[in-house]
Parts: sequence; C-alpha cells; structure tokens
Amino acid sequence: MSFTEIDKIYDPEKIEERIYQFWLDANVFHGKPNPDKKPYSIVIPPPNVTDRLHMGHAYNNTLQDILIRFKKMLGFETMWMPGTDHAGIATQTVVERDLKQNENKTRHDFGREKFVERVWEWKEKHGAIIIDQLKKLGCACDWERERFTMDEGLSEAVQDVFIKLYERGLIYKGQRIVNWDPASATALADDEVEHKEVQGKLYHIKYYFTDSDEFLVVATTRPETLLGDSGIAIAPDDAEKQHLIGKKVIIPFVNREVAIFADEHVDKEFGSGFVKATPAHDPNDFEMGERHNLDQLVVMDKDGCILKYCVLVNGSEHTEELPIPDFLAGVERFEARKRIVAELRKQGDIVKIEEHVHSIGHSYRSKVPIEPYLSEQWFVKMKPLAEKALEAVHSGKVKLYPEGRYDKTYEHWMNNIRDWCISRQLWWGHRIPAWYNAAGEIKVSATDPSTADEKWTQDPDVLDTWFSSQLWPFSTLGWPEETESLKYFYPTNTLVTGADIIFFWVARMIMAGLEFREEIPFDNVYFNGIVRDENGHKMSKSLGNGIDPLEMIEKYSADAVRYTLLSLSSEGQDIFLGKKDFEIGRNFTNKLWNSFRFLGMHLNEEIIANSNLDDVVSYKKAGKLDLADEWILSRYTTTIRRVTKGFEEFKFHDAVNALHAFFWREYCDWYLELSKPRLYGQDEELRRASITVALFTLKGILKLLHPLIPFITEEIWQHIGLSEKDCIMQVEWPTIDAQFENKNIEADADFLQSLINAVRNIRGEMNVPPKNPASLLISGADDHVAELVKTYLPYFNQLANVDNIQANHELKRPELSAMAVVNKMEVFVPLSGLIDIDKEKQRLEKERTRLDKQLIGLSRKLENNDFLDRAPEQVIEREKQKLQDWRLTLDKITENLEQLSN
RNA sequence: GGGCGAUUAGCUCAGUUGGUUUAGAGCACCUGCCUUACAAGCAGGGGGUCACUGGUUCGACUCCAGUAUCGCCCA
Repeated sequence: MSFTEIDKIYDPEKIEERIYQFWLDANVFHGKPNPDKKPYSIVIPPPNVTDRLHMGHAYNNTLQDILIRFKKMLGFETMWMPGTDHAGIATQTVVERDLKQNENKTRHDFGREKFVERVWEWKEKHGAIIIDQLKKLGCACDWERERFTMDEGLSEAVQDVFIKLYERGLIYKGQRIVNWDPASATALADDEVEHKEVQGKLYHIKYYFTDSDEFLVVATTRPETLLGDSGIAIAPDDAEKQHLIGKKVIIPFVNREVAIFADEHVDKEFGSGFVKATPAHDPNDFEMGERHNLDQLVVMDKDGCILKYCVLVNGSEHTEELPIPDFLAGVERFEARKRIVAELRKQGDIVKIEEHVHSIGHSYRSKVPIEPYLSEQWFVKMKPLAEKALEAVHSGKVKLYPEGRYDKTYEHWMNNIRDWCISRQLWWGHRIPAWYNAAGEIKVSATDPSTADEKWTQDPDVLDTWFSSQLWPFSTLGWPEETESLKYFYPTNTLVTGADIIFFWVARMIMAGLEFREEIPFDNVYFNGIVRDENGHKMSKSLGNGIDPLEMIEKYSADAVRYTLLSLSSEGQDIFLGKKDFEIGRNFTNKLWNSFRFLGMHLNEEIIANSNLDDVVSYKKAGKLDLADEWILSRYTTTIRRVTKGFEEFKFHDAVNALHAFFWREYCDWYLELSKPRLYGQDEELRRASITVALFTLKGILKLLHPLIPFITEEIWQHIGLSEKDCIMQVEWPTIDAQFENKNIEADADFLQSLINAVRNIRGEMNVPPKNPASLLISGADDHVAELVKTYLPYFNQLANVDNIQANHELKRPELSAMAVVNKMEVFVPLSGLIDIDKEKQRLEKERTRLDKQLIGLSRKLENNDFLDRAPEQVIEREKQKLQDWRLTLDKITENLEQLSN
C-alpha cells in the first residue's frame, strides 16, 4: 500500500465505473429472505421504458439509494426493487413516431400483432437505457430482481386482479362520457386530465322556434357541438322563461327539433340563461341528459373530426341519423368551430362573441384539449376500495411525509373519488381479459373460452398503465404466487416519489395492496420536491431548461451530483438548480479526497491496523489524547446522532448539513490543523495517538457519508483497507460511545477557539501580516485558563502564529496593542510598530455599538416588572447573568477606548 | 371557488414544544494569504426593521387571524 502517489485533485472518472463493477461483482446489492435480519425494502417508482434520466429521477433515486445503503449499514436485510413501466400511450406514441420517420408507416400498416412485436423490439433495444443511467448514479438496486410491468408474471397478476375485481362486482362495462384524447385516440382517466385556464370565446347563437319567426339566444364556448344538441335547458328558478318549457327550437345545420326544459345545473345568470344540452359531448350535459331522458348524439369520430351523420346512441346500438352538411363533415373539431361560426355569421345568427376565460381539460400525455366523448368503457368502482385506503392513512398505518402536508389532499381525493376508467384504445399494454360471442355476451376469463361450436373474441382494448403499476409492490415479488420474497419483504418499508402521482399511483397502490394482500403496501411514503431551474420553472424538454444529470455526472462525478442535490434540498421543498451549483458537490468531494490524502502522508499498515475503537480507547486510558482529540471525538458522537436522526426522519438536508459542518468546519479546519504539531513533532507516541484518532474519525466520517456519496467513500475506504475484500457498504453504521461525549472538553475547546478567533480577527482587521509572529496577553485568567493556554500554546502557534502567551489574574495593557474581550477576560495583542490607533479605535467602537444596542434591549426587559413576575426563574437568572457579562465586556472595551484616546 | 405550500442576507435555503442564536449555512461580494492535504483552498470582513397588518403573551422569525405576492393540487 502506497499513499505517496495520491492525486492532488480527485479524479472520479475511472473510479466510479470501477467501484460500481466492484459492488456488482461482490453481489452486495442483492437481498434475500434472511431470518436473522430484519427486512428493509423499497420498490422503485418504475420509470417509463421511454424515459431518459432527468434531474428529478436523479434526486428521487439518490434518496432511495441513501435509505437503502443507510439501512444496510444499520444491519437490515435490504432490497431495492428496480424496474420499468411499459407506459402505454407514451411508448406507443414513441414507436409510432419512429416508424413514421424511418419507414413512413403507421401502426395500421403493420396490424396489431406485428406492431406489438415492433414495440417489443424497440423495448429490448432502448428500454435498458434508463437502467444503465441509474447505475451511473450509483444506485444499489437489486438488479437480479429487475422487473418490467409487462413481464409474464406481472401480466398474470394484472389478469388475476381484473378477473377478481370483476367477480367481486368492482369492475363493470358501461356507456359513459369519458375524457377522450383525440391525438392518441383513447379514453383517459379523470386524473390524466390537466385543467388549464384558457382564453376562449363565448358565442351567442340564435336558435329559432319551430312555431314562429322568433328565436332564443344560447351562449356556448363550443359551437361545433351544436350538431349534437338534444335539448335547451333553463334554470328552474328563472321565472321569466318558465312559460317556454316544452316549446321547441330548431338546431341549425341539422334541422333537428329539440325541446326546452328546466334543470338545476343551469345558472340563470350565465350568458342568456339558455344552455344547449349536448349529452354525448359534455359531462354536465350528459348528466342532464340522464335526468331528462335526452337523446345522445355523437357527432365526432375518434380522431376529433366531425362525422358525416349524427349518430344516435342507444346502449350498444348506434344508428346514423341526420346528415351533417358537407362543409363540416370530416373536418377537425377546431376547424369545424371556425367554419360553423363563419356560416352562422353569414346567416346573421350570431348575436355576439365575447372574450371568455375558462378551464379546459388537456391530456397529460399529448397535451391536446380533451374531448368529452360518449363511449363504452371499462370502469373500476372505487368507493368500496377507497374506504379502507382512507382508513389506512387516517389511522397512521401508512404515514405520509413531510408530515401532515398531504393527508388532507389524500383524504379529499378519497372522499370524492369517482369510478376509474381503465380501458384504453391502444395496442401496447395488458389486453383486457374479456371475451364476446356473437350474441354480445361477455365472459371474463384468462383464457380463450372458444369452443368448436362457439367463437369468442377478445376485447380489443388494453388496460390503463396505472392498473398494472398499482400492483407493483407485490406483483414484483411474485404475487399471485406466495413466494418467500413476498412473505419476507412485503409490506415494503418506504416509498419515495413525487407528489404529482399521489393519486395516479400512491393511492391506488394502497387500495390494491389492501384489497389483494389485505395489507398496506408500504409503511412510509416520502414525497420529494420537484427539481426546478434557477427561475423556478419545472425542468422540461419542451422548455429546454433541463440540466442533463449524465452530463453533470460526466463533468463533476455522480457523488458531486448527489451531494449537490441533497445539499440544496430541504424536506419536501422544491429545488432550484443551476449548472454551476454542482461545484458544491465537486468541492466537497475534493475536500474529502484531500483530507484523506493528508492522512495518507502519515499512514502505514500498522497504524491502519490499529485505528479502531479499542485502539482509540486505550490511547485515551493511557492519557495520550490531548484536548483536540477528545474534542473531535465528542463532536463526532453528536454528528452520529444528527446524521442518523436525519436519515431516519427523512430530513436528509439536516444530515447533510451536520456532515458538512462536522467534516469541513470542525474536522478539517480545526482538528486536522491542531493535529499537525504532533504529527510533525518528535514524540512518536503522541504522533501515533494523534494519527490514530484522525484516522478513526475519518473512517467514521466516511461511513456516515457513504449513503450520500458512495463512490468516493468506497474508494478511500479501500485505500485504507487492509483486505481486498473490504467494502464500506457492508460495514456497520457508527454507534454512539458515551465515554467520548464530554461537555467540559467541548467548553475548553470552545474557549481556546474563541481566543484564537479573537487573535485572528485582530490580525485580519489590523492587517498584521501572517508571517509576523504575535504575542498574546490574557488578563483576568484563573488557574485553569492559565494552565490551559500554557499546555496548548502549540495550538495558538499553529492557527494564529502566536509564539508567546502570558495569562494572569491581572495584566497591564501594553502601550501599543489591540484588545478584545473573551469570556469576560481582556485579551491583548501587542502591535508595536504595526498599530494603527485609529483603526483599533474603529474596531472597538464597532464592538461597543453592537454591545450597547443589545444591552439597551436586555436591560429594558429586566426592568419590566411583568417579565420579572411571570417569566420562569431560570430565564430571569439567565438574562441577568447575560446582562452582567455584557456590561463587564462593554466596560472593558470602553475603558480601552478611553485609553486609546488619551 | 376549495385545499396545500412559500415569503428570512444580492442569490438558494436552514432555523429545533415561544426565552442559550447576540437570526445561521452555502454561493456571490470585499481584504489578505501560492502557510509543506486541498487556490475546487485558508484566514478575516461587509451585508437581514425575518412580506405586511393586527392579535395572543412578561416575551413572537417562531403561535393565531387577516392582507398581499408567488407556486402547486383539486373542482
């Protein structure tokens, strides 16, 4: 082992790849049922097979990796289930685009079977990309277990669940108005619709009565749907219009006669008070239609184009009714709107057009406006499932983090839940296991029920992708088979995901888990924040404001990316991120590298072999540790506590802060500097004691940092390891050793630090060159202080270039000197020749003003009788003490100021 | 319209049941250092009426109510 050629700058490029391969070879990521250990498992939110790693993934997966590595070191049998999601619409769209571009073909040119084959080919070729990217990030996933939602086993689970829900009466088929995405030509679930405020128009259109030349005026935002109107509604409390009920008007262009009726849905103040009812193209009108038995007329096709005929829907029967004029037939819906308005205007039937802002549903996949569309679809009855799922969160069986933030959202959704449309008119996905015979009967079955006599054909639709993802926590573990892994790892422990899929996924997993396993799928859900750009915008492809994590990994290392994200994060809050921010992580890893490099200069195998807890304890017992050693060990125990707590409670940011403060500010800036006099000194035993503590502490730091920055900690660990097999991921998490906690030591160390800070402040402010040695006089020192500064003169020498200290009960102020007050003691630094009296006066004046201001506030407080009467005794005592101390300090400063002025 | 979150230094954010925090960190800024681990570093420094208005309290960055601005979710 040689430490002489350690690079001055940490170069992660080759190292990370090699380390990851080392972990894979050592098979440290795999978890298996182990009765001697407690299980700890996480299922990954499966990224879409079409996905490429973006910052959100990087952040989300870093958090999971931290938990897995942390729990593994704590002694749990850990298992992180990785995999991908088939993502019905997204994947089908990507492959269709691909085929269009490269072969100029549509999916219909291939036919269903061939097309699905092509999607599988595409998946084999491109589906592993994001998995590889997770490896670059360092994720300790159990790759042996990797799953895909359309794997055989998972598909069986989907089928099984569909059949069971159908048999339990929780799945039904129905003719309903659904959210139709004309771009993808499929139905969507309610929560796949994003509502956006849109600047639209309100068209006021004349509808003529059948029995006169008079007309009424209907206000609508969607004139193109008038072709499907089957009634005109007024408000029941609209007294002026009551006499019109039952009268008929003519729908323009299709010349259909419809009646006027009253319905509570109508707001008499809106528009003209007349509302057209289009039950097949509007969800509210659909409900009105149900109440008033209106005809349901479909006027658009699956691509959002106007039909040639209005189609009357009656259950499963569709009949072509009134013809639609040529100038509209076959025209896309928004173009149709323009044409219909132009035509109405030409006829003089537009009364006015107003600007109108309203909320329009858009497809979360294709982003086009949703078309409410009457069609026959499969639904899941949600109410019975929701009750148990609501209770699970309400009772705290499943805990949502950050605590309390999402409970209400979850409850509100569960309480207002509506049935879930699960059929999709796609080819890529789990095909619905329902079969139809010639008579139109339905059979739900895993296998083709056809016999020689009777032919059954399968439903052409596939299931919503989320229908399979809701089973992810148990389908990935082998369910419906009762596997050993399922028994051991289910329920999983923590789910880490974005709050944007709380309904899509989290809520449904809870429902599915409870329904099919009669057990919650996970104990805790941590909702991480969203990664945004510097201006607070969500990173997205279309905005082009994304930062590619792989580019950052390449430039700065995976550890740097991970560290940066975590250091900028806080509990559940969004992260604002710029490219330059990754220097935070790079600088930190470089600092860590160099601290190791420094120790390396003093290490040998014997020291490495003797750098464990026992060795440190025996040095302590032999009285070979000095103040700095005991201080850093005491601070170390505090750090263990803070970091452990942070990781346990999903306050990752606290853990990172604690580590940063301890490693950089305490260990490097103070401790390592203070160890130098001994490391470079002549006393061999002190030298060894000091390097041993330094190494012991660094090893502890590496362990605490490992979940956060796994690569560099592993790399350094192996450098200082004695065996080729040493692997930091498998070592035990540091435990707190009470004998190291020492408040007296910390108080002494704090005092010495304050003294050193005072000297440094004087040196800095008074422009004393670092090269010039200084003396220090401490007046008001008791025996303990005198002894302390005498013993630790080398500290002062090392950190403040002080080569001489006098400490006594009473010392006279040297003529030409700068002063400060530390712990009520006057501290002087003689500056003969260097002192700039004005500058020193300024310095002390500043200090006096500061103290003065504080003293005014404090004495006012202590003069307040209410405070003295009501505040707790200890608080009053403390404040009194504070007042005394500050007064004393102020007096001393004032006194010195006066002397300077004379 | 309903719910949730945010508002603290130029920027990004912490801030523990209300008093030991004299409101902190990182970045940025200013000054001085190529001090034999690290200039991706070290030392020193400047910078905040804690969004606003009321209330509760002996005491409010912290609790309550309202207002404003921004963001997210739901209808």
